[in-house]
Amino acid sequence: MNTTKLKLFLIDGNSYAYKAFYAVPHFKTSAGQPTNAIFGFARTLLKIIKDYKPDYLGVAFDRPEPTFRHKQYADYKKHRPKMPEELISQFPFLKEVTEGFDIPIFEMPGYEADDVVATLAKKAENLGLAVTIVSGDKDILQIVNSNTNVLSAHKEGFFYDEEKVKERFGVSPSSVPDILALMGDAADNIPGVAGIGEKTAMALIAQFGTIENLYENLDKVTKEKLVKTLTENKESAIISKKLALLVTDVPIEFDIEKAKLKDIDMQKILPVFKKLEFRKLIGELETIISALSISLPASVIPASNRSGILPDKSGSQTIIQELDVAVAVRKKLNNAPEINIALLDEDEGISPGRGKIGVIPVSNRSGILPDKSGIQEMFIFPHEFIPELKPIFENENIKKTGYDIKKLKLFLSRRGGFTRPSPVNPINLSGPLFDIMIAAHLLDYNIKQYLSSSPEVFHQEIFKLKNELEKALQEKDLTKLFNEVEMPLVDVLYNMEVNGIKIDTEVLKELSEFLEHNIIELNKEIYALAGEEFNVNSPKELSRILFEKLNLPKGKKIKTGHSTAVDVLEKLALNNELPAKILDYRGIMKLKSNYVDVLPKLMDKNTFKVHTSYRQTGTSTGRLSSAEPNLQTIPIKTQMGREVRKAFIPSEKNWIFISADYSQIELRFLAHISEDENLINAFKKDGDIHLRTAMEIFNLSADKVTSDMRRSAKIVNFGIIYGMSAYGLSKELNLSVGEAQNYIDNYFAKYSAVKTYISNTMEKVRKDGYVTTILGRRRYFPEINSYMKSIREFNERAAMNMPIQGSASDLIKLAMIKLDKEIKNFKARMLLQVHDELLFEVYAPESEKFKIVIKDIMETAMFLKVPIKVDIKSGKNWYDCK
DNA sequence: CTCTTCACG
DNA sequence: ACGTACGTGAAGAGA
Repeated sequence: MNTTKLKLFLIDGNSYAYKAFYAVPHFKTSAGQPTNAIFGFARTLLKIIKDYKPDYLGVAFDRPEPTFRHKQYADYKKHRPKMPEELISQFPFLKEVTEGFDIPIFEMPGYEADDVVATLAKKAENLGLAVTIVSGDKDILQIVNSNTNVLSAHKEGFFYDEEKVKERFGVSPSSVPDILALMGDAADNIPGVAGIGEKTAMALIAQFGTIENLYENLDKVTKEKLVKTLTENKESAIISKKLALLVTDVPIEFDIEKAKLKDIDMQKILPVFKKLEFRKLIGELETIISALSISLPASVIPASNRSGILPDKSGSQTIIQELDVAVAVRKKLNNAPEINIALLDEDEGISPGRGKIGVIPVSNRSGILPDKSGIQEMFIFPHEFIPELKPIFENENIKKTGYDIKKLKLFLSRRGGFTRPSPVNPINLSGPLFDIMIAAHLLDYNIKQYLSSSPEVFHQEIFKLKNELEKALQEKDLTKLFNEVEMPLVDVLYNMEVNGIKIDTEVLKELSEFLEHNIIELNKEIYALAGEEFNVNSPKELSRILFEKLNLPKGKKIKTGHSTAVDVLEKLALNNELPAKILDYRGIMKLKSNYVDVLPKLMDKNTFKVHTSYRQTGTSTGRLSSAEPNLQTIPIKTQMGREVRKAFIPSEKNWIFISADYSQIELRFLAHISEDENLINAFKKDGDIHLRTAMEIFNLSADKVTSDMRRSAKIVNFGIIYGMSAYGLSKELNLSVGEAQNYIDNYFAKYSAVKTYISNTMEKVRKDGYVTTILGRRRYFPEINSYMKSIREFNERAAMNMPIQGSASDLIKLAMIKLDKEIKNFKARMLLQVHDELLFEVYAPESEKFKIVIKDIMETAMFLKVPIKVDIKSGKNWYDCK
């Protein structure tokens, strides 16, 4: 392509909006207008302007009127799933955004956006422009030529030129309609020939060129079945080709000068972005504008408010710089019934112990009046003045609102660079607390969108949401969960993080040396077997060695080639030595790099403790997650891995560990929620649940069930919880799909209420868009009705699983809160939570008494239709708790 | 920054 | 033809 040509970018607005709708998470404005497709579209517009700096830019849209395709082919789009209302409502805004950027919209009644794009591309070509089309549709690829390429809406930065189209379809762009005529295109409602997919279509068109020629030479097709399929679907193939062929002579006027890319006019686009609440994009706008060196009119963006987010009369800020001012403000704050607290230097926040705190009094009883916009002054306390606020922060009568209160508490108590409460004047944040991060998470609010603004603005903005969040919690029956579970849990997790868990570095050092030795040996053996040295850690290189050099049978394909994951290597290991060595190598490498070598690095060098960080808003089911280090994935399944647990030891002499884990808790919740009599009875009898399931699905008495059958039943039990298919089960158990289906059928025949539970849940989630746990926690599934089967089915499995996984998590959270109170009567600490397990350390002489308390509290934290059972173990380290 | 792999429940 | 079992976090490779 002649690079000196002027560049025209044409965006297929409909194709792009469709793609964005399914690719971008579903969020809405506070007024309830869905905006995800608009957001994706706007972001792409900005990206194109920034990255490719086109000289001309235009957007094409479909028109609502029927097109010639409707008229000529009655069935056209009849079967197409209706566009979701949530997407339809976004189109007017897509046009507003386009107009806001001064970009012309091209559309023509009776034609689709891709016809318009194809027509304009031809016209532009005649004008001597280089054309790039932005689209996610396959059919547009037919107009690619030396002058026109297509920027994929699916793969960022991927351009289809003639060569790339050939790589994708094996034919030149002009033959794409022939390919689509055979393989069809669900996204564009082209039926194609049932039974012919991409591979067959490519092979046939590569051989025959066009479908017309193919049908004239059917006798040259050797596979009988294929001939039959083609003959039976001839009409469909011919219609499909006509549907796939784009019109390049749409009677549309094309004034190229209108499409000339103009400077971004903030006065035009800012109100649109504000209305759509695209706070993050507003920030990006500025970057782009400065990158393009377009000057901003000073009147639009005041220097003090560069992001343009705040109302003109925004809350002002006062930075405390003298002690007497700090004292005066503290005295005023002491009269405020409620304050907002913000941690302003996040990065510096915890470890170096430096950072500023912003405080906003919420009521004018503080004597500080809100300004006209209702935002009050934020007082910013630099590090040295924070101790002045101690009486306020510790005042139980002052309500406090903040974003991520656990982090705030850690900051206030650790100031001075400690990983534990500072010995110098620690502040213990207390009083009725309201954590906006947690409330927003329970409500599925999208607060992240504020993040690109400055910390001050971020906090001022989110504090304004507090009343709205409180109201929404009420409306959705989440107030109790918030006040009685999530907020009290903040304190519990804070305590656990501060406690930390002690590491025996000697154990790790020895293990590390042992592993290192093994790695060196394995490396030698692997290089010998491979016949060369290569990076064993690189899946790409490994795949080259295994599948190209040694020509071993290839397993499943992945995006970047052929998978070298465990299941693939295990199969190969049956006949070859190398894959077995690779598996050993991988296991040891993982152990060393993920656990043995990092724990000492993350440890407090004075106390030998690691302090994990629990995320209370990290999951969609209500579980916690653990990070830096993640102590919820310490190995246990293999002997060598399990050794790591010997390095976790009590922090004091004559103390021991107690581990308490809920037995079969998810299956018990399945029984409780489904109310399946058979499953409930199984638990009431307190027997071996997997054995019982084996008896049911194989129809045998207990003494006839082999250990293999029990193992199969166990997999079936877990599979049910996750919504496993017969296919999945067959793979897991090495059976035929038919046999696996039999197991599943037998299971549902015996536990019929479980089947009812699944169908009821599906009905509910399709109707309401969400499911709930036993405590009313919600998870929304905006894509449950997706027209894409894989996405829809994925959502169905997740929706089925969430009430079970989430309820189990509700239960352990309740138990943790109760235990945190009771633990004060013992010389003991709660250290870790691993989803269904709690780990404690306790003064050995008190351990037997404490075990009884733990078991009692955990088993009676809720009352279900089945008994809850907790297994207690103890030992001198975590490994010994078995 | 994304992909792949793999540790846990 | 694709994908097929839920929920996480982390490391290394490679672009």
